[in-house]
Amino acid sequence: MSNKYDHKKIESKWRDIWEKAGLNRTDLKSVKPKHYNLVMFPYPSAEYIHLGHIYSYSGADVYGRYQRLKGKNVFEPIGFDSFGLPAENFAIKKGIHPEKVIDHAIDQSTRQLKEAGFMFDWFREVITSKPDYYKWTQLLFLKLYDQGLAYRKEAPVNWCPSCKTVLANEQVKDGLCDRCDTEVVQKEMKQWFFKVTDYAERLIKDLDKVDWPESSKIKQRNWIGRSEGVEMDMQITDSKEKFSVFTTRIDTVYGMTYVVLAPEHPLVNKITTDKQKKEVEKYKIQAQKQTEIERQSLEKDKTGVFTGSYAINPFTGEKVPIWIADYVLFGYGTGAVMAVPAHDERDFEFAKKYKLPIIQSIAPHSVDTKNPPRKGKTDTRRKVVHVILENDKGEVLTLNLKGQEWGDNKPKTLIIGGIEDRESPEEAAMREIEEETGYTDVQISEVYPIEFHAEFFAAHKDVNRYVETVGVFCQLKSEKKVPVSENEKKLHEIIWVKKKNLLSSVTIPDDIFLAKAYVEKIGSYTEYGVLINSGKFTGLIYEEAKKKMADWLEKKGIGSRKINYRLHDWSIGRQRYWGAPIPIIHCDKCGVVPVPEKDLPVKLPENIKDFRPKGTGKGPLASVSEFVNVKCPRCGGKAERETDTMDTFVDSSFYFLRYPSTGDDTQMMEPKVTKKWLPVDMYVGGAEHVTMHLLYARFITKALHDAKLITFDEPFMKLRHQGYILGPDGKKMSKSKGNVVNPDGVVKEHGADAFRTYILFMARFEDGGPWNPKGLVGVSRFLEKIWRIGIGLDSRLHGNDNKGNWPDVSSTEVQAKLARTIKKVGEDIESFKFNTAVASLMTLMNGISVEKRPDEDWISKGDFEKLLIILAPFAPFITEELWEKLGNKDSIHVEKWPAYDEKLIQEEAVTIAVQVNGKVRDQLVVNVDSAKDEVFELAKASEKVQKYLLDKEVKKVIYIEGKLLSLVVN
RNA sequence: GCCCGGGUGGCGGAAUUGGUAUACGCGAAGGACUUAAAAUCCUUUGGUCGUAAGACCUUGCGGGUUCGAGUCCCGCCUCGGGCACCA
Repeated sequence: MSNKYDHKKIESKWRDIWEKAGLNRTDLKSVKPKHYNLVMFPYPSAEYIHLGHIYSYSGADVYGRYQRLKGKNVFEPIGFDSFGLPAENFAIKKGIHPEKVIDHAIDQSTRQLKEAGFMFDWFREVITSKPDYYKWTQLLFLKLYDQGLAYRKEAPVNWCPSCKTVLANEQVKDGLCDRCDTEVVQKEMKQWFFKVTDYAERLIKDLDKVDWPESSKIKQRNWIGRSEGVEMDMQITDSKEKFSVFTTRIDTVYGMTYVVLAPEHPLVNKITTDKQKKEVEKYKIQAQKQTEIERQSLEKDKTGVFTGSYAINPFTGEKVPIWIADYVLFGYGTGAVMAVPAHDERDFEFAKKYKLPIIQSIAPHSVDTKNPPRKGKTDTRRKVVHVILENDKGEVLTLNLKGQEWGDNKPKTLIIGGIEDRESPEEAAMREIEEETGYTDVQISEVYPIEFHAEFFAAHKDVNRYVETVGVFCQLKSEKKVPVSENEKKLHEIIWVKKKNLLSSVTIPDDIFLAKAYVEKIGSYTEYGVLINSGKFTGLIYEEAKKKMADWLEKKGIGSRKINYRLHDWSIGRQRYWGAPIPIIHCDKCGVVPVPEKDLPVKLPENIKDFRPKGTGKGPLASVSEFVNVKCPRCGGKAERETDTMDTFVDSSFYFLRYPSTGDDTQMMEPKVTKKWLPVDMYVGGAEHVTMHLLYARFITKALHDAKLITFDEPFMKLRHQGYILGPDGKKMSKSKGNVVNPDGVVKEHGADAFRTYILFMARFEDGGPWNPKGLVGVSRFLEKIWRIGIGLDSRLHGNDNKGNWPDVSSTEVQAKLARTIKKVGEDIESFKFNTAVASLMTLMNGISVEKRPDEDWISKGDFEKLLIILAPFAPFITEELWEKLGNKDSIHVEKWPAYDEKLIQEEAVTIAVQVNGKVRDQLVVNVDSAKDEVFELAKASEKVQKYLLDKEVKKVIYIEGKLLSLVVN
């Protein structure tokens, strides 16, 4: 081989050698500590492996290779998630059998993955569409069925009219089919489900056990959507019927002014009065016809109809009207809600539209933190009114208080006054307006009065104050006035302020709160506060109120505490051909009978004439009579097979459990090897899988744990995400945009080493970004330089006799640089900061040039070999070639990660900055352990610093060891 | 609307978590080698003003805390991603 760095030759040479030697074949029985390094296996589509795969796998592979160098027995398996819609849709389009499509795609993808130099253990490959795999998918189904976790029910499902199949909630995006963007419709069908909801609580709680990105944990928690509340029975008037509502805000119950049932609620027919029947029926039909997208649309007004019946609020004993409206979802909670317009935005909107009453039952409550009530002082209560008076010019009246300077500001307030006994806030407002301004022609606005409470210590009176403030909104009808008393005139002048300026005009907190409510048109107060208008619960703060009200309900036996989840059960049946058949037989006599384990796999019939979906609600398998017609395994009578296949997410929910047991066709998981190798230590893949694949895999793991098949209940101990690699135009790569970059071209031109190293150097791993091949030459140049040093072509970079011989030892400078780099690269790989790891390798490379600093920099062969080892995870081929050229027999990839001497990293002299009043004025070279005074003296001696100290007094000296000296002067 | 992330030179991006902002790479400019080009190597490279020494400015915008803020706090703007009538 010539001296030229020929990546093509080198890479194909080592690919063959490694494969023959079985370098990446993991001995699962080794006693070395294990590291299970997992990547999300690819979907073998028509596009094969794309840049995103290369990116993700490069990061994971560097991590895996690093773990191997650190002495771990690393298992990095790979396979293909080959069932599912894309392959089938592609097959339909081209008129080829899906099996052929995926076989070809797998061949191509395998070639690409091998070319990229990932250390995958191909011996343990799984392909989910092969019977030796889906046998276990079917067994998994049976295990869940045994546990009662797989069940069938009539349910409204998402039906895609174009794909002619049922979709899981996760496959519906904005009401459109995830795959083909067709509008999804609702259909009632008998469906197979997995009971994920049984595990909702554990799926949330056990997130504490795993090392995942916090944002992904949050996403899963939100997706599961736990909410704590109470269920409360509501009696229907003049009837024996009752129903229950779910609420998280029982503290607002005194503000309930109506209740709403979902249109599908079974009680609707029973309680609708004859008079309302027609309208209710019409509404129900209309609601049913609506597609998801219409129902979810935000712009849509809230709609609903009155049923004619009433229910009793158990707290007040008062009756409230029962409405139906499609903003209440039948699938969540009890499908019925108590409506509290004052404290819920949706209810508010609805109430305004249908002119239903609004009653405030929660008042915002604040305690002045600067001036809180004091113990031992008398508590006093006051009721006051604040008035927003608006004229027809859109201005609001404020009062400028004369002679009452509050600090620098002249206080500007709204009209404020006390509410007297037996006076309503509205009456007080009218009275205050007249007294303070003289205006008499005033109308109370429709906006309901808003009440809020504040507590503080009133120093001038030496008492604690609890103020109940009611805001009243009024409109000035005309300028009609009565004379204002001289006394009032002295106190303040009237200033009309433009509505938009109101917020910045008023100064006291209560006014600001009201002004906000007025300007921003806050319709309902949805935060917490203190209970008002709430019978015996009035005055309680919400936490206590919630507790006491729930207790009250439970004691009375008309309600109980309850936790609801947003998560739905997982609909797993697909009316498609290309999936694992559900191993169930329907017998007229015995009903649903699971296929006996010994009869697995239930093979997908190969010779099917037409594998396209029929759109009848039954999958294409229904037309294959040899498949459908079977004997019942229980009674031997005539029976039919289930013709639905399973969602591909079932296939991928346990593949990582199967990897270590591949080849064993007697059991899904070999217990010993499973116990040793699982759970997965590091899982790398896209964040888009957080609410689907990753959640399902966790659920399945827990279910198998409960079935006593495995001993752990979390599958992935560590999880890291890569970002998206976008097209060069900054947009998501897609065929239709024509911005797809094929990795084959990059490998061909620059080699896998440069490709891997560059793609990791290009951006922060979790960020990703547009693919920009421009910078690739930088990495190529870097590898070329490494090559030239390695083969001794560049004596200038070894230093010594100019004949290309290696010096015995590196210069102390280089020793220190190498030690620092070993440390840095190791730390960076562990925290997935591959870009800075590569940068520091480049820095090291730049730092061993003899030409620039012949007296300081030269590197020994041994140290150069260390450099090769820490570079090897990124660039496995070139480092292996040089390693061999330097006379080593064994592979560089099974070497040890080099140790370094901590002492070499410690620097004796450091450059520190000298700041004067926060600005850097000079730099000083000092000993690391110099004392503060020493450094200060040095600084004072500096001309540059002196300039800024002339005639000034140094008031403060701050010294941060090894960093800087900061002087504060007056 | 709600919940997560981001916003730093011409570009991709660094910054030990409050301590010299712009590491590393690309690009650009100048130079060396060459008949020439490519490759390679060397130098310069945040902005403004200045012949210069130097001064001032600079991490989306506006405030604040601090001797010191890209980093912390408050209020905005903006770009991604997720959820979306979940009571």
